[in-house]
Amino acid sequence: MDRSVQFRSILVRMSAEPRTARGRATRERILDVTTSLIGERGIAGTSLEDVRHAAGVSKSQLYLYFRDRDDLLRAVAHTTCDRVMDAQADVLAEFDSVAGVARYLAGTVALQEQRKARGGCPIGTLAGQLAETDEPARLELVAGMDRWQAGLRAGLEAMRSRGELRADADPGVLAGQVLALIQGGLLLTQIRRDTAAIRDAADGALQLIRASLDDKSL
Amino acid sequence: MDRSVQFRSILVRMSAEPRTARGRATRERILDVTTSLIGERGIAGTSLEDVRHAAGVSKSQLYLYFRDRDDLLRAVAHTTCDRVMDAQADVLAEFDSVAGVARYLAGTVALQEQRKARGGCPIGTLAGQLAETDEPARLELVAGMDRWQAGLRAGLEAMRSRGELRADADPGVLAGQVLALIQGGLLLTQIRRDTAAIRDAADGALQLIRASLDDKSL
DNA sequence: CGTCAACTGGACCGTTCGGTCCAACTACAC
DNA sequence: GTGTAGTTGGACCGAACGGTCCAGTTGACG
Repeated sequence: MDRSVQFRSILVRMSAEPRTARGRATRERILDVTTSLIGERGIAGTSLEDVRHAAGVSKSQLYLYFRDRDDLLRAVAHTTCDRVMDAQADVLAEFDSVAGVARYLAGTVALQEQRKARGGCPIGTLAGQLAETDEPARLELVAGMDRWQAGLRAGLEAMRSRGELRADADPGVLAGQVLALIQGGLLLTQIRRDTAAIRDAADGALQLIRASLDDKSL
Repeated sequence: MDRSVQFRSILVRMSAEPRTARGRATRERILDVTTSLIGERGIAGTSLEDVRHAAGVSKSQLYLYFRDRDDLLRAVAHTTCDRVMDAQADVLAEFDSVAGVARYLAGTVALQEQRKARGGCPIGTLAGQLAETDEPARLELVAGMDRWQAGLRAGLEAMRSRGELRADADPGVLAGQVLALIQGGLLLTQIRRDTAAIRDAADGALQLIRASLDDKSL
């Protein structure tokens, strides 16, 4: 018998990938439910018992697919980033013209109005709960924010290469400012339960981009 | 014996104000230590046993001065807001000229560099942990943010009344945008452990204000 | 249709948590 | 000093938590 193969299988087992469609569905369901639960009640307000119950799953399944609670939390951080990026993928893809930028920002505002100013940005909310305590989770969230900012930047770069944005404008910095405005606006909207903040922040973002437009294209 | 007096004294007792200097010092110490602990490790990472130990205090004292854990948490939210506002009181008071605005923003950036990009904004960090679960705590944080925004707004209004800012500029909106940029910038700085975000956000804030300057005063 | 790995259910455990209770101590008024 | 309200220390409690374990079931495949 090949011992190294056996040993490797144990190592692989640690990250606990399910091997059947059924198992994969179970793992997915756990992750989905946990992400939603944490999005609503926060990490501290979500116990494994809550997860178990909501996912219709037994405890051993949790520990079959996730090493421990922290491992699950990190996966949730990843899933949360995926959800946020997926949800805005199509609008973000059009963030490459003044009209597209305006549409993107309007969409962000509309989403908050629809949510009645609750929840804020799921990534940002998780950040406050995990950034200082769980390094791997922090890195997941950074990756999410970086993808977001990269998406904004790509659109701005497209605008610059078409001459809509001035040549001396810095798409990276501008994207960071837009993202900061959105995050801050969402945070203020969330705690105030009032969408005025995100609306003003969106206006500010548009204004900053407008200020970098090439005068000739005005 | 007057029963109503006795009854009233019980009611007063519920909010548990200490009646001696010694007791007041103890309560203050508990609050101070808890605020610091939570600022470092987050709410979930701070148990009453941690507080008890760090404050050099026994359990019954905790429950003498605070009704329960939530009551302590709300007091911490209040104290956190006070700390943040006190720390920037003098710089914020000068947020009433272009030079003062620049100085204020530079101070915010400098503080993060000094902190090595850790912690973010204490109010914002608490918001992510409490906003959706503890309504009274949320209101404390809103009050803190409102004081902050009011401070920014007061400076901008002073600028407008002196004719530095255009008459059609909205100090309230502008203050909200500056605050959103700061909050978002601090959040990004915190999770990335890189002060570039708050620096870019500060630049953006200055730019937004500059865009509202009266042309004649340029 | 037998076999075995993959998967599931839930009893069980030690720890830690928030919270209660009461006996003892302190300081000040009379 | 003696009384009394204010304050302190810590033993104690039940509940809930994360985590372990194992016996039973399922399902894919030769």
